[in-house]
Amino acid sequence: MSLKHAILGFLSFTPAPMSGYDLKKAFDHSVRHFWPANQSQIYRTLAALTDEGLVAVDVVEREERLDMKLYQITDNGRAELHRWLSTPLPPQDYREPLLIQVFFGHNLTDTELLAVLQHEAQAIEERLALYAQIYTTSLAMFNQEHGFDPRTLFLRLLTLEFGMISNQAGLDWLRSGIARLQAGDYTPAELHTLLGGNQEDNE
Amino acid sequence: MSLKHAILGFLSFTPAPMSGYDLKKAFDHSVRHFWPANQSQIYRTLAALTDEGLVAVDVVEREERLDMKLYQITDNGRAELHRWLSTPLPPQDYREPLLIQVFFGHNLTDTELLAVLQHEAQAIEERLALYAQIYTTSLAMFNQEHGFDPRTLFLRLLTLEFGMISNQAGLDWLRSGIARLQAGDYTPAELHTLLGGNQEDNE
DNA sequence: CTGTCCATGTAAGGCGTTACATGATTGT
DNA sequence: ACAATCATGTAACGCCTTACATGGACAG
Repeated sequence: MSLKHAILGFLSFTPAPMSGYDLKKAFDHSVRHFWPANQSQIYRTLAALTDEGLVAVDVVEREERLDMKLYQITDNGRAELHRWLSTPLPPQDYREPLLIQVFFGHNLTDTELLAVLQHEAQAIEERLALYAQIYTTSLAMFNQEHGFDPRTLFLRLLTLEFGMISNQAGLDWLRSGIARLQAGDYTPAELHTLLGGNQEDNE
Repeated sequence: MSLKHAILGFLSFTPAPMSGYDLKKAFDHSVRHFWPANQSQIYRTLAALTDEGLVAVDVVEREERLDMKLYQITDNGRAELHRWLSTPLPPQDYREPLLIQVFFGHNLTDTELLAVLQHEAQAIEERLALYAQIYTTSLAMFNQEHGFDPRTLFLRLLTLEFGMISNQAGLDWLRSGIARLQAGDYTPAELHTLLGGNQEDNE
């Protein structure tokens, strides 16, 4: 369950305790592109983490308004975070609804199929433009704010690189599929054009 | 909900009615790489589709053993399938637990991080080898079994192409990240190396 | 005679979503 | 005067997973 560990990750990074509200903002400002989290989920997970002793709460009472709860990571929490971060993940399941549409696309005309594919291509282009913008502004931000550990920065930018590389691959695929559909060219691609340039020893 | 439509897709493809068991096999033999479905889920979804009038059941009673239920798509089902297939998808949420590990990887030593990344790289290599194998055997199968619509074949192979292209992109990313970590080279990548060669008009 | 295939389902739980509800403070 | 921000949560539902349960037919 990655949400738990992402929360622990945020709490491990800042010395200041955070509220559920703070955490929601932290998610939305950084990892939302690969791990969106909504508000109610965060609150429920914080309760679970507290039960497990991985975080500690400090309840700030405020007359008239709801109490504010500030969370800090515990030693157990740090240990659990480290354990999870250093453990390879079990094989993941991927679900790509677009591929279902393509797989059963024989039910559609070329026009209908192309509309779906072009819509998706446009969505990816917009996402890529957004990532590129975030990338450059992050770079600029970190360049002027020195004292930031370069390795930590590197790792964070690496996650953005993944977003760009994999979306670019998806876009290349879409453009190639669109072109072949338009040309009515149904000859299958050659394997070596699909498996990229960098491999030497794929036994 | 893509599972519903994938089931409708299978039922629309074969004239013969299918049981839940048949459908489970159909999933496992074709779309499991981008839409795994387990048995209980299929049975429940078939019940829901029946309630909605999108499929029709034919109950085959067998003394002593559980009844066998054979499903066929209805006209309403076909219409709903066509509607869904030709409608662009709403924006999807992506969740990549590996990126959480990388994002909070400052908590790990190089050795620990590299172990995680290399494990993932190996898993992807295996997946790519599997896809390549499926690709060549599918090609061979369809080459000898003629009378198969080339456009339908093209679309099915296209889903496999996606699997190969996107996994190859992930692998390239991993290898590059691993190399830079090993070299202690934390300089950020240039944007234009991330956004691929085919684009001309990314405004 | 043991296991795999055929063929059906139920039960319980995890993770996530949307919608609803409250109420003070700050900005336009 | 109105909206956004700060800050908390509950309720209900949807999708998926794992584990459990049944039982005939057939192959090694």
